[in-house]
Amino acid sequence: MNEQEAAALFGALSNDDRLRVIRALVRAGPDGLAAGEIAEAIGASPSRASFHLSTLSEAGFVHAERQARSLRYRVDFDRIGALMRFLLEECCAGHPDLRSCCGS
Amino acid sequence: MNEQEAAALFGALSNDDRLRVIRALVRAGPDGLAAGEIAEAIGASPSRASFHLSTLSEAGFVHAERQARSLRYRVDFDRIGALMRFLLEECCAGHPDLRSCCGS
DNA sequence: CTTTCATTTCAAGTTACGTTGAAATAATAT
DNA sequence: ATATTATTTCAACGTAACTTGAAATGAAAG
Repeated sequence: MNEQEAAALFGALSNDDRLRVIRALVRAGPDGLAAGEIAEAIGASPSRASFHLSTLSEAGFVHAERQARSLRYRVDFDRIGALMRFLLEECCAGHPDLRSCCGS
Repeated sequence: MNEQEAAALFGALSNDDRLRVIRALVRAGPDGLAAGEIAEAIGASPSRASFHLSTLSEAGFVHAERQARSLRYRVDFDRIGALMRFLLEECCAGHPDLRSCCGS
């Protein structure tokens, strides 16, 4: 991961609707949620939710799988972890002040 | 910290020039760097660096202090840590997969 | 095969962000 | 006071992101 990729991933997180999407998917657990359920969970129109989901999906934070008529989305913790690790290790050189801050 | 504030902070990190600013300030240590030194470090014009610094400053990731003719900037690890903690604890409910990912 | 349901794509308008160079401010030295 | 250095602010432009509603796609049921 380089600065440019990390910047793009931070961009995918720079929207409160999308943060709520992640939160809803985390709460939902391994089964994930269908796109329509997500739209309802964050109080957005289907097309708006779809737009945010495609942004998150392109960033790799979520993945979709078709299940009958629905597209079921799941969160990818590895991808979020990779970004946090970049910020902590590459960007901040694993500085102790940040490690302790982050509860490590 | 709520979703809206966190989203704004992620927005401040969603630019590779600004990530390089943070990196340069981390490397510089407690003494920080003058705005002009930062501009040179990231290969940007003074006005462009100033623009990015004001974005980072507004987000609270850096702080400035005048020293003679120069404005000396320092990184705020607490602020970065607060954002990481939000992502880990609030947004992802302290999920074990993410904790381990992040080296805790 | 037609209808229905779930979701995405598209086009249009609005808003926000990034870049540039010139002008303005702030502090210091002569 | 004036000049010099460091930095920011401003205006203007181009580009990217967001929102909305309507149309299009994909899958399944009757």
